[in-house]
Amino acid sequence: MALPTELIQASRFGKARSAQSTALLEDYVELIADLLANEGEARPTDIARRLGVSHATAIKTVSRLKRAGLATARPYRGVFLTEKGEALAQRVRTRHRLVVDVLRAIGVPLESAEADAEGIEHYVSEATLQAFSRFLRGRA
Amino acid sequence: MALPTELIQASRFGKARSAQSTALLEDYVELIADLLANEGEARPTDIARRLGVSHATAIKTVSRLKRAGLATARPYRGVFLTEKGEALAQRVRTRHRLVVDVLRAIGVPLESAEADAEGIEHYVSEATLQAFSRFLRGRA
DNA sequence: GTCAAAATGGAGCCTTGGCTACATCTCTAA
DNA sequence: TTAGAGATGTAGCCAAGGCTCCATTTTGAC
Ligand SMILES: [Mn+2]
Ligand SMILES: [Mn+2]
Ligand SMILES: [Mn+2]
Ligand SMILES: [Mn+2]
Repeated sequence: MALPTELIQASRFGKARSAQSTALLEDYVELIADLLANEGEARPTDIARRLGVSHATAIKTVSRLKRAGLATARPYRGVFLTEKGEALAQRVRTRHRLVVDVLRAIGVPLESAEADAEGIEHYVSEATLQAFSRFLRGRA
Repeated sequence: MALPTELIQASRFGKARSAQSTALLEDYVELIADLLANEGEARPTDIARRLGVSHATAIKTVSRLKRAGLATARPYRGVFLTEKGEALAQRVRTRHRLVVDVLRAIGVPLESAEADAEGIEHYVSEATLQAFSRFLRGRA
């Protein structure tokens, strides 16, 4: 006996909602890791400028990162990632690249691939990531 | 001269934020169209059950659809789509199928493809959709 | 060294999208 | 015909994620 249609569908929507709720945190840790690596520090103003939001919004979200145990901040000295934050950043960065590479391999123009990946990346499950890897290996 | 890095990146994040803000409306019109076609009517309770949210949440979002000119509702008689709503539903349905088909073609298992597509679909640009079509035609 | 500009932080507002609790309407089965 | 069940709608709560405005701290130019 198959699961009722509405339960299957509700579970799919539920997964998408839960992915959406972590999407912003993922973007922040990825960006902070990038700034730390490339600029040596991650200041709220830089984070805000890269994201295209006000500095007040960036500061508020950073405090959500702190609550979530992903980051720390020393006042007027920038934002840092905890071990947990670093680990998440690493995973997110890898996933981001994989999504872009698959889009490119399918024939999506570079800038579209980069822009769309910024949203798509947050909704790609483990099983899908594995399929993406196999797909890219298969055409290497 | 290239655009500064932060402006390019800010524009990508901005696009993702704007896509996110319409994602829920897209899911609702797609689902309402589906219910109207398959069940003859779209009641708030059915919408809520399919989405996995409370009926109060569904009713509130339907009123956002009304404000956006996508739907109408007769109290105790269900929800209907405006022309604009129908048009959006059509586009969304087509896009949803295309995303699932591409994921399947790449080797993503069926249920993962369906679940991930529920989120991914909202972040796929026109250029990417066209690339998806070409990709599928090329391997037909 | 001073002081103005820039960065930082916080308060307070709005919308969205969840929820529960409760009131009212509709419809069906007895 | 009517009671009760189920559907619908309203009110009010919360967190997230935007924003502007303002106060304070730091930094850099002179
Ligand atoms: Mn992203
Ligand atoms: Mn990313
Ligand atoms: Mn969807
Ligand atoms: Mn869909």
